[in-house]
Amino acid sequence: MQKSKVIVICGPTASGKTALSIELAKRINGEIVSCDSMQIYKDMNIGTAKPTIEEMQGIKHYLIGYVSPEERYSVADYKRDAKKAIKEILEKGKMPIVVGGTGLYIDSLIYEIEYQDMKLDEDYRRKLEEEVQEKGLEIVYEKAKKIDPKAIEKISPTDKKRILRILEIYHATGKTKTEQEIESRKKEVEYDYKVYALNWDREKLYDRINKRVDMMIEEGLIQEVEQILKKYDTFPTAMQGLGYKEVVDYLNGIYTKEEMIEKIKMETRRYAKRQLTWFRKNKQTIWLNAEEDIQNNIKIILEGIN
RNA sequence: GGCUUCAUAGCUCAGUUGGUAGAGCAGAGGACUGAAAAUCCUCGUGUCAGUGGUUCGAUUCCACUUGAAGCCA
Repeated sequence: MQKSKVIVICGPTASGKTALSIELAKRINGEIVSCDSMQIYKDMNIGTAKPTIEEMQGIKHYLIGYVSPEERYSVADYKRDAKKAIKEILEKGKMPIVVGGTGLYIDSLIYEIEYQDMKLDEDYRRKLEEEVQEKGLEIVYEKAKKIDPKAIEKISPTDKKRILRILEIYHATGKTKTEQEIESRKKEVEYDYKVYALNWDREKLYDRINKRVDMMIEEGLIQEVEQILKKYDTFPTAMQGLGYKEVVDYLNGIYTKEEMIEKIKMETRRYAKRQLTWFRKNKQTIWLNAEEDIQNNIKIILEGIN
């Protein structure tokens, strides 16, 4: 049986994914599955550049604003939720369009990476953090090296997050990260994903990013952050969002307003660069020139799926 | 107008007791399997302001020119 097609539109931040995907959805009777690690959160609208109701033009969007900023959310959750959304759309006889800039999340779908059930052990993570504090990262690195020498080859001795992750996986499952990754790739990919990526001339993209940050400030990003801080207490992942942590620092007097704005622009430009690095890795990806007319790019996509 | 100080990488600056130079930031490239808008790695040739002089050799010393800052009139 032939696999159902799923369109994926990725690209760096501010590349015009939203506008393209909505036009495309209108054209082919599609619905959109967001693939964005920050747009999943409630009440984080301006800073994550969530499409507004008007922008959506009646096109149904999944996986936007449905998780509390107080919750922990991960790629495993995303994979589960996105697969469910895609299935739902296909059952309606519509075309699923996955749209977003979170490369890790996209890969979980297009490579059908399987995450087995495993709850994050907060206490264990805290214990590891303390150990790093007391004994230093090198000791913990050596420990991880003993457990999974293969995985550690790819990890820098300074990359704390990934070193701790090796230990966490072993602690939770009794398996090494290497074993886990082999198992995660066993399942056949369920759908026929057609991946498109948008790109701009670098300078033009940076210009768009700078302008968009100015606009976010005008639209009330600072007030948005103030409200979030009032409404919620803890932010296990949400406050990693670009623009959010910088506004918090500004509110705490660490930056002036101008410094904060410049910082957000700079970090967003760097983020866009990292996204491009990620998307270049997939050789199946078809690159679209975002400077072209939207209809033109839609034409290219339609040719690709027929 | 006179005097003083400065002029080195895109920016801020270090430095060479005369043998053509190096940090931070910016920027570029890369990695990435449960925090990913996170986390981490790698990458520094530039008329050392211009012109002339001294010297085997000047970015370094000298003179002049240009520009900037400060002080005195």
